[in-house]
This record gives sequence, structure tokens and C-alpha cells, in this order.
Amino acid sequence: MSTTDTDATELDIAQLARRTGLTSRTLRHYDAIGLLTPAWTGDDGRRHYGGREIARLQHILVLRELDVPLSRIGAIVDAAPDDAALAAHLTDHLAGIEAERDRYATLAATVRRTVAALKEGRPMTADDMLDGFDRTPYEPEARERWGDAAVDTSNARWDALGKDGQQRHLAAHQEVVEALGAAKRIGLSAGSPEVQEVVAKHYAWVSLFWTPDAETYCGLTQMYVDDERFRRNYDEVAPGAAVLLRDAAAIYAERELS
Amino acid sequence: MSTTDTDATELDIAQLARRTGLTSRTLRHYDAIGLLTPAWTGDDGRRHYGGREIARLQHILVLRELDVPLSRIGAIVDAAPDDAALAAHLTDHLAGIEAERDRYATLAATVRRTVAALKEGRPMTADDMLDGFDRTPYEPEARERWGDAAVDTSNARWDALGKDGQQRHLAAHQEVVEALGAAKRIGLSAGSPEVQEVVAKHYAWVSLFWTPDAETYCGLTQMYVDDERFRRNYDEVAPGAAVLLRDAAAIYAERELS
DNA sequence: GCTTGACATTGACGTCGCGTCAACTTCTAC
DNA sequence: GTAGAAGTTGACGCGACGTCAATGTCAAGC
Repeated sequence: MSTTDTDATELDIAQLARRTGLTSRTLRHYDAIGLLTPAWTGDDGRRHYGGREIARLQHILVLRELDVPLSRIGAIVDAAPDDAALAAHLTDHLAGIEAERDRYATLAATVRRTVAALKEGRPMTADDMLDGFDRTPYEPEARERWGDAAVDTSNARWDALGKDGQQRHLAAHQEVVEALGAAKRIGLSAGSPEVQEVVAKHYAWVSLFWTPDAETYCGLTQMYVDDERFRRNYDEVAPGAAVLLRDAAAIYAERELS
Repeated sequence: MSTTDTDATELDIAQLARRTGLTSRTLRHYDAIGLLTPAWTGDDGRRHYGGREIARLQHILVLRELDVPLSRIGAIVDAAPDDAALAAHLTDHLAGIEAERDRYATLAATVRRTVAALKEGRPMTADDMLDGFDRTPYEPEARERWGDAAVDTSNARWDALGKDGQQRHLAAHQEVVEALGAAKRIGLSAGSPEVQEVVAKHYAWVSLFWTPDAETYCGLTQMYVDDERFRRNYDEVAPGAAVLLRDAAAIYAERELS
């Protein structure tokens, strides 16, 4: 393979820079702070990026467009270990991107109106002139509501799991989701022993990352219901599974966590 | 008037901050660097802003959205002394805003496609994943092509003119434009003494700000033809006036400037 | 009148995300 | 074999504010 650009998913730093509009300096910076490590570094020290890194970089750049600081970007991107989680995250951020698109649209309208008013010598109110500038800073992750510290220790624990530990952890979650779906389909109640056992598993699963008390655990499962992208994760297996989990969690929390 | 927000065009720093989404710190910073000076400062040191300042701030914020550095923003905003010039500038920057809106739209599409691909386990090419991130930095002003230094000295001279000197200067330009329109309507040629006299006036007018040599003067008048928003300024008085000025300038430049 | 709380002011220093420069190595082309 | 382009690692610099400290001032309530 020559130095010419191919559309293979194996790129050196210059090719990646060209495609993203970043400078090679920026990519080196991202490497230095551990935000985007190259797939491999040649014996000569040169950085090479593969498909995984490109996907990760896309995620990074999306969040960067939303003015999320690099430190938080790192935490968020690290929290998307598999394709499903990544898809959920991206769907979330997509809303931010579209909001920004709409903001620029209203901004364009504002400027257009201003130009028209200027030409006709018409006055404008302050509010009209400034419509669209105020951007409420994007809240990148619902999970952020549960505290930065929690996310940090969560990531530490995740790293500590090692590769196959992570695999097993994801499988455990899948088990929980499917058990929950089965319970829902059979029509088991939230307080039934079977469902309570599933909740216990779920609580254990969550606790690997951070240990919520009764209140926060109820809050978390409530969020699974409120937030569409979380809810879908559960309701995909069986409609109403998210609500079942929330109700069961409330009972579990009162029995075991208070 | 109480402290409640009214839609009058007289705002204190907190009210302006609220409407723009800026912090008061940012507004103070803009004051400190001379980018946005309050209309008046009370005896207690508090800053108050009027209609002029709000319009100026809108211009500033538009350019800030396009990632133009504050130093250049200052130069550009200072170069829009009257409403007509401001309207022309804003029309220019409007293109940048709409480009940004479109970029976010393609970005949203890219993310959407990525999510779909992830869910179906489909692979994507690097180019597809990174479509829309590369933003060629916005070139804020055609005038920038003529050099930053020129703009700086230009602004200094403009300030040195004083209020009524600025008035007279604008009137002089209007004279040139109208004389040129009259010449065009009568059908005078670019080389005719009358038109050459108008060009001399125009060159003098331009020279107040920066003294172009033969080549740059030809380049400038060529830009008046190429660039729609400049051309309209001249062609509004008489169609083809911009071209007439360019041709006349070419002759003038060879005779007088080389 | 006095206190209290909210918000203003001016410095001064800190921070984030790179840009830029220097010194050096390494690959490719002629 | 040598030039030139592009990579590497430090190190420092910078723009646009954030943040903190010390202080002043205004409107309201007691």
C-alpha cells in the first residue's frame, strides 16, 4: 500500500487530519491526554489509526461540536464500550447537534431581520436583535446527573475489570434485561420473588460501577422510564419492562437498602 | 423605571447578560479590551448599554459564532460605521451562519447514519463517518485579503478623523458613487477626463485609509465587480457603474501610480 | 438608622485547548 | 547520497475568558 489515500480503515496521522479538518498537533494532543490513542505505533514512533479509533474520534468530535470539555468527553466516550451503548450515546448527542442546527437557523433569521430593519431604517427591540444567541450549555449525559465522581470511579472499575471481565459484565446485563422481559411477558408482579431476584441482579450490576443508596437507585430506575433512549433498551425485549423494573426497584430498595 | 426587565433599549450589564447568554464577566472583558464600551458608566461605576451597543454586540456575536478571534472582530466591527455598511457586513456574515447551519445538518445526518450502521452491525468508511466535521475556517472579510496592517492603520485614521470628519468622509464617498452613476448614464468612457477625475476622487477617498499601489488598487476595484455586495453598492446608482470604475481605475493606475 | 443580601466593581491569577517553535529522526524521491 | 517533506518529542505561548479576593453600592425589611 502506498502513501496515497485509500478508503481503507487504516490511516496515518496526516490522512486522519485531512479527513477531520483537525491538525496533526491536535491528534497528538489527544494522544497525550489519553483521549484518542492510536491503534498502534510503528517502531519509528509514527501513529496509525484503525476503524475503532475513527469511530471513537467521531464520538469525540460530536461532543466537541457541543462544546463539551475534553475531560468530560473522555469520561463519556469511555463509557460507551460496545456498539449498542455507543449507538445510544450518539442518539442522545444527535439531539444536541440538531438543536445547534436549529439555533443557527434562528440566528440566520435574526440577522436577516436585522438587515431588513437597517435598510428600512426601522428600529428593533433588544430581544429581537439577540434572538438565537443564548445557548444553554449542552448537558451531555443523563448519567452526569449522578455525579462526576461516580463516573470517574465507574471508569476506574471498568478498566480494572480487564478485557474479558468487561465481556462478562456486558453479558450479565443482557441476562438481566432478558430475565426481566420474560417476567413481564409471563405477567409476574413487581413484588414477586422471581422479579425481586432479577432486581437484585440488576442492583449488583449497577453496583459494580457505583453503589447507589435507596433513593438514588429509585431515581435511576425512574430515569430508565422517563428517558426514551434508556426505556427503549428495556422495552425492546418486552413492552413495559422498564416500568416493571422501576416498580420492582422501589420495593427492593425499601426492603434491602433502607 | 424599576429594576425589572423592560424591552426598552437601555440595559444594565445583568439584563444584557441574560438576553445574550453571556456572563457579566465576558461583557466586562469586552469593555476592558475596547471591543464593546458601554454607552455610559454611572457615577458608581456601573455599566449601561443602549441601542447602539446592542446592535454592535449583535455584530460581535455573529462573528464570534463563526470563530473569528476577538481582535479581528474589533477591526471588522469598527469598519461598519453607518447602518448601510453594517447591513452589508451582516449580509456577508449571514452566509457564514447559514453555512454553519448546513454543516450541522450534514453532521446530524452523519450521526444518524452511524447509529443505523451500528445497530445493524454494518461497517462504514472513514469518510462517511467523518462527513461534516471538517470546517474550513470562515474568511470574515474580503477586505482581510488586503492585509491586517492596512485595516489597523485604517481604523486608526478613521478614529483620528473625529465625528464630523467621519461624516464628511462618508459624504465624499456618496459624491463619488453618484458622480460615477451620472457618468455611466451619460455614457462616458472609462478613459474620459470626467471619469478619470471621479476615479482620482475615489483613489483619494480610499487613500485616506490605506494607500494602495497600482496593482492593489486595480485588485480592489476588481473586487468591487466580483463581490456581489460591493458591486450592488455601485450598480444601485447606475447598472454597470462598478465595471466602469474598475476599467477607469485600470487606466488611472497605469497613468498615475506606476 | 442599621443590617442584610444580592449584585456591582477592579485587580490578579488560573485554565483549557491547542499553536508554535526548536531540535531531531525517518521515509521517499531523485 | 543527498535533499526535502513529514513525522517525533519537549517546551513555551496565547486567546478568551473562569474564578477568586477584596471592596463598594443599592433596595428592602426591621
